[in-house]
Amino acid sequence: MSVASELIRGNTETIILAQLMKRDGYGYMVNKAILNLTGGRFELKEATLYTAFRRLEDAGCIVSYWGDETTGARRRYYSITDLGKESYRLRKKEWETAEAVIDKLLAEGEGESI
Amino acid sequence: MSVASELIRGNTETIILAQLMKRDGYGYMVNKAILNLTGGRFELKEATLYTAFRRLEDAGCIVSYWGDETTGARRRYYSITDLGKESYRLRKKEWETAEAVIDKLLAEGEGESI
DNA sequence: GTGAAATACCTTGACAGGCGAGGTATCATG
DNA sequence: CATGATACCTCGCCTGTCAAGGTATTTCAC
Repeated sequence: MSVASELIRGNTETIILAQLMKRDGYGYMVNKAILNLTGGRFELKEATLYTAFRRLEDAGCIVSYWGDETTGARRRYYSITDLGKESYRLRKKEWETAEAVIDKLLAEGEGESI
Repeated sequence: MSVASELIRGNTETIILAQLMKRDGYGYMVNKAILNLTGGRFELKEATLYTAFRRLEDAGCIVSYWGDETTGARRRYYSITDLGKESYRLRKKEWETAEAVIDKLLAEGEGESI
């Protein structure tokens, strides 16, 4: 089953931050990494991706710099800041809380397993 | 930790359907049930609640009728339809898929546990 | 008896995030 | 030299959420 993007909403920035926790990255690469990790079930739309990068940079969670490619298209690399790392940990906790709450509420619909 | 409503987005209707799977209910009651189930960590805002009921009814997932209270404020009761039950099961599966995908993507930020 | 709080419903307009559609530019391959 | 992949960007629409406002009834303390 593919992923309803309505359900991803609010996690886009956290997903990007998670990628940048490992290493600096550029938009196209980050999106391909997401596509691979999810076995093709999910990828961010470009408009979503780039506006999310913009928001994260405006918030001071990431900083950007142009790569020095001598060949191929230019790449804007992003690096996560300390503030971004802190934000990632907080957002992840918030996600875990929301996840538990939703799991509990959706389980209400099951006849027996309450 | 309270629940970031941005992360609930897209699950509101499923949460309501889950409540109605058990028994008919009215808006105020459904919201109090949610509040109790989550230990006060989450409740729907009224505007969100009633617009969600409206959407569900327009979609044929629920039907409504006025209760015959002889005392107290009038109550509009909602009953889930067969279509609504089917929709609940589908939405729940979609949630589980999304949940697994997000869990995996957010785990990327952890240094070791990949 | 009267004022506050709880119950119970509803609507309007603004806001924010996601995304379709469009654009630019480079490079490899056939 | 055309196509597809890489790589970036922006504009305007859509949808779900919510603050703020409204109505009406009942209960309970004072």
